[in-house]
Amino acid sequence: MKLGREFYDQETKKVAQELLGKFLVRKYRGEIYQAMITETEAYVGFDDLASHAHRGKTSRNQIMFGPPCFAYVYLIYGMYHCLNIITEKENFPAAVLIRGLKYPNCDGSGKLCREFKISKENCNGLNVTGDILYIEDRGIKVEFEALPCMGVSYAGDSALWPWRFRIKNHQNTFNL
DNA sequence: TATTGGATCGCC
DNA sequence: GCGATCCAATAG
Repeated sequence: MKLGREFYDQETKKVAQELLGKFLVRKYRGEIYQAMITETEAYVGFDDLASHAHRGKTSRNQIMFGPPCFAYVYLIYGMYHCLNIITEKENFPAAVLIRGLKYPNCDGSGKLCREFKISKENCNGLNVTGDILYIEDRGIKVEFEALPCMGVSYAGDSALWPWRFRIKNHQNTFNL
């Protein structure tokens, strides 16, 4: 069953944990791509130095300040896109980054966007309770572990907060 | 207006 | 370890 807005309108770390074992579904040009989510990461509020939104609203991150269940997709390093789902209430910036899927070449946030044809141009601002990009609960229960964040050493203490979540014993690219 | 460096990845 | 490659966010 498709996850509705109320699922995303909860504390971000809880959403990040509960997304593990759910299925990301993407429809694009007559094809359907779907796979289980294996790794996520939470970005929450103004105190999280790793978050794009910690300094306040800008043209890029404004969607993080909007209501839950919308997609925030941005270009990183000039070549990859990253998919986030907005969580919590309007005007509080928070999101969950999808970092890994159980699918070929989807062990990484940039790689899964490439495989699932997700880009800033075609997915930023989409409602993820719609028919193009959404997440389903198919009744799979998983155990997870919490890990430090990745690629955000500039963020000081925030980089050490264990806000990254992964299905237990699942082998992804990043094995801390 | 100019400069810098990034929520990444793949190859050295 | 480092380059690719674009653009958002700062500084001037």
